[in-house]
Amino acid sequence: MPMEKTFDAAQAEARITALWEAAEAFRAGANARPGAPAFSVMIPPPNVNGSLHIGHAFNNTLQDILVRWHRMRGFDTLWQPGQDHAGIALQLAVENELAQSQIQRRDMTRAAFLDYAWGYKERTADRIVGQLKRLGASCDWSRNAFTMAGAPGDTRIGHENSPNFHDAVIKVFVEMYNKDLIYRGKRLVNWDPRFETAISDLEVENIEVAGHMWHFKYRLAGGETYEYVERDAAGAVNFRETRDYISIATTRPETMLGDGAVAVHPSDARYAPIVGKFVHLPLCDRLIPIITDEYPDPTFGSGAVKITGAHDFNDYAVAKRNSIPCYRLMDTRGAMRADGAPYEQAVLRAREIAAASATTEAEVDSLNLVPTKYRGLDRFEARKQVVADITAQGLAVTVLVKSLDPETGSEHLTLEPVVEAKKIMQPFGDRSKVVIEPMLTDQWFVDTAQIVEPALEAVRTGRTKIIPASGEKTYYHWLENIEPWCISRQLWWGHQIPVWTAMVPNLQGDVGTWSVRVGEDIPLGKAAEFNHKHAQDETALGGKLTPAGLLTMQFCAATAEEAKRQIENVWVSRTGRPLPYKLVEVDSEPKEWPQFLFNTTTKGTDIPIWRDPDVLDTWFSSGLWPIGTLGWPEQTPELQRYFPTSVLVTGADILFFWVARMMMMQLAVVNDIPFHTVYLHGLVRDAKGKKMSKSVGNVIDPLDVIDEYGADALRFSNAAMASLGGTLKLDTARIAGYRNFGTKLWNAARFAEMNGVWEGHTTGPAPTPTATVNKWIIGEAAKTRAEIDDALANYRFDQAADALYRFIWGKVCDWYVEFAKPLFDGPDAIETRATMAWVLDQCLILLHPISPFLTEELWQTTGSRAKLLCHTDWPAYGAEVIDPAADAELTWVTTLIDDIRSARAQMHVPVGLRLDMLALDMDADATAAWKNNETLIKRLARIETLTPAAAAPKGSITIPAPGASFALPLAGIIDIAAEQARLQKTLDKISKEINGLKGRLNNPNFVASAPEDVVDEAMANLVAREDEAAKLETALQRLKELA
RNA sequence: GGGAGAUUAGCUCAGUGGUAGAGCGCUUCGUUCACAUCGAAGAUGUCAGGGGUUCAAAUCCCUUAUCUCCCACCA
Repeated sequence: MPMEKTFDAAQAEARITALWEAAEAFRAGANARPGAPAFSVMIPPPNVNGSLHIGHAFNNTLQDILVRWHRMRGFDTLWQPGQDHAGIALQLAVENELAQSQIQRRDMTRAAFLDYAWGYKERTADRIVGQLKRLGASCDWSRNAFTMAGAPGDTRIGHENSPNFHDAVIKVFVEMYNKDLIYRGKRLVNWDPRFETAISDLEVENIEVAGHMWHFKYRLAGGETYEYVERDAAGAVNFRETRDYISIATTRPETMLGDGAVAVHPSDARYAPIVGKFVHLPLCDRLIPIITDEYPDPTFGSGAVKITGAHDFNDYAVAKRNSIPCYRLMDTRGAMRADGAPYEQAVLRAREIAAASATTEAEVDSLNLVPTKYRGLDRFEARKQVVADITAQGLAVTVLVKSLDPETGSEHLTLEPVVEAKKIMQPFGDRSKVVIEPMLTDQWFVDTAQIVEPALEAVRTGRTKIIPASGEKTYYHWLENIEPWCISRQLWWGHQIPVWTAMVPNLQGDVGTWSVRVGEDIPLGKAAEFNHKHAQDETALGGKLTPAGLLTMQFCAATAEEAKRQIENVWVSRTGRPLPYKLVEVDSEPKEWPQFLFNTTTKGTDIPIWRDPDVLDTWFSSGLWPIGTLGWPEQTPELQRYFPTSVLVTGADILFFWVARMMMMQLAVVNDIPFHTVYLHGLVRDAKGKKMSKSVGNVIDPLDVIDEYGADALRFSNAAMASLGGTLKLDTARIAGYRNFGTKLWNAARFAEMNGVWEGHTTGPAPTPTATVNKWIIGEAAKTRAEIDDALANYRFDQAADALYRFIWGKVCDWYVEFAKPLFDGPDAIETRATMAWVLDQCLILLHPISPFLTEELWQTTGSRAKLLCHTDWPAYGAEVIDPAADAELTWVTTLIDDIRSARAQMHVPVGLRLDMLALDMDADATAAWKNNETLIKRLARIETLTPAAAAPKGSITIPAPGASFALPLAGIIDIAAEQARLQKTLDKISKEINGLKGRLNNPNFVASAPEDVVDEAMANLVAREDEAAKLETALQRLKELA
């Protein structure tokens, strides 16, 4: 069956994929040489909240190229696939899907929601795997992993080779907890009011938006006044005024309700008279102190800053330094609090606290100081109200505005607050796109400062290399300034934090803090924090427990059973007797406490313990991807074989999110680097450089591209675009071009088929032909192989693609196939067939890592093959098969053909017209080169005969060549003026070159300073150019005589 | 505010010291047996501006301009 004119990608891809799968061609270690070194790559696990986009196609193409290249080279290769559970992103996707059926997550039980989410995950994970297979990704699919595999609800537990990722994550949490690398604390965190969860710093996008700044007057208590004096740089007074207020600026007026103080810089003379005094907090019936702190910038605004510790990161730090209470104003949805005691009561208590300072953090947090009228309002609504109310009280800096009453037509004056339009950086949730609220909450943190150093050291010493090197600077900068990592999320989808809380009766009447540390007798964890609830009297607020008080104790353990054991152990170690209660796990913190807990004599009642409802940041688990996918904590053979991994190929955008955290966590957990090399690539943009997004509608679906152009074309484009650094603009015109490239190779194979090249062909070593053309193309293949290896070793996928393009299209198709045509009819026919078969095999082998489908298809159909192409040995031939004489001769031949063609085209000689050519002058080398290749030259340059001649006849054009000079008699055909112009143009170009070369060679400094080979090259060039120029001048002279 | 990067042909980009390249697009010609998803030929650049180092600069240094990205707490 003869080959089609084009490669049918759609049907071939399916067939080839099935072929590979049937052969289990991508299993870990497939095609490995005995004793071969390992080459392992962890896929950056795609999120299961959607489908793959073009960036994934790019990323995975690069990985596949490396993996296929190594597999063919006989490395023990593993490409580990898998998916990420994508915490917030998946929960959002599931909630959106449920919303279409009018179902809210809050109306479901956690278990029911998770059940639904697992089903959703199954669908998307299957889709993602299908997409990767369409792309040709040669992952070991039998090992497909998932960052939540093995977690409760997983329906695929026990899948072949699929590691229990959940257990690994939990184990790491417990171990890090026991090493004090993880702690719980009430901190100001980034709170997402849309998802009602904390998020990490990295999940916050700071975006500049148009904002406003208001100015308020906080009046001094007791009607006091002071002299407000401003001075210029020289110290001269340029403003003086008696004031009864301090001026405060804010971009978030609603937070003033939670102010705890006003801060000024200690050196700020303007406010020195009033430091330590109090001001009335507008709208709030409270007095707050004026304090000093280094934070306020005296040169900015009024120099005075309101301190709202619970809603601003800077203010929080100031508040902590100065023991200013942080009053939380908002609920989890970003609305003004409506909980707790009535405002009047809360504000009374706040005054007491301000006077006596006797309180606890817990009490301050429970105090709702939002005045009644603002309670329950959304934060943005509250902002408007606060501004309006302060303005009404005359406490806003205002301006008189003249306005027209639309009904009466009369003018009137109104007092409007001065609102400065101001660009402000506002924090947004990267998933929710809503404004992030700093919120004081209890969260779990990784104490990154403790584990960052080895991660820095590994890159500094080069144990792990980041490519391109600019990524290292970014890496250092972030890690050297690392903040604690908030890892708890108030979500349902994820690894639930393995910490249980029990309310333990304080039988012994212990007072103060008894926190239980890890001890000899408590090997599985520790009681972390000590807390108190339901205190019976006020004294408890001072941190003392009454005998009837309760201890809320937290136990970190891999399972509830282990947590119970720990509780019992602690009890025994504290009391010397067994726990008289039965511990029973309940779903959530009980709303009401069993009375027995207050009656210390009751025995035999159940004590409820419950698990922390929060889940871990998705990056905590993906941070363990390298070891988790290999079966850690089991010492699996794969772990020993493939870890540390060879290279991580990923987008520069997740350097912090993922790469840095994997470095820290692998080093912290198994004390080894996760990978030897990190290759960071840019983001894929559309043809105009715009970010692809669904709302803009410029998203390119990789499957659409594959359907239209084939996976190979997309892959080749990806490789060709992958130069180091920058963003990548993807243009479908370019993909089409590379599809054509595939067709070109396809047709070369088709040509070979038509000429019997494949008959009886088997894979074999390079033939040793006698014909120069055949020697030459073998040498070209060897050069190409070296270029590709060199390029891929340096992650220069673009250079590898370029080398292939130039070899296959520029050398094999443009020249070698054409040269072979006449040879098939001559004495060298047999060796030419053998050489062509071999050369085309090399094209397939060398191109396979980039374009696997078309090459495997041709491989299967062109000869009898012992192995799949994807397992065929990568060639090692080099300089030994390059014949310099053949190389020089073919260069001469191709240059001559080019020159003749060029001259003919410019003289408008009809393409089909065969010309008689005259040899005016030929040295020995040129004569030999001509004789060897006469048929080829005549055929490709359309020359009928070559006759020696003493001089060019009238009406001929001249073709100079190294060691020779030819003439094409074209009397009656050529236009003398045109020929003159042609020659003159060439001569001008050469003269310019000669001038340059002479300029350099005549400069004694050049000859003295430049390297010898550069000087030699320049001299050789000069000789050659002058020779050429002389010939051109002779020809021009002759034309002048004619004219 | 700090950091990184970019600026080369109409477009998208290679090119890190030896006198500028590719693909696409454009112009002209071409259906003879591998390929019109093709072939042959051609045009196109003060390598952002200025200064410096060097025998020699797109390439190294300084500077200016413009753009992009990352990080950051100016109320």
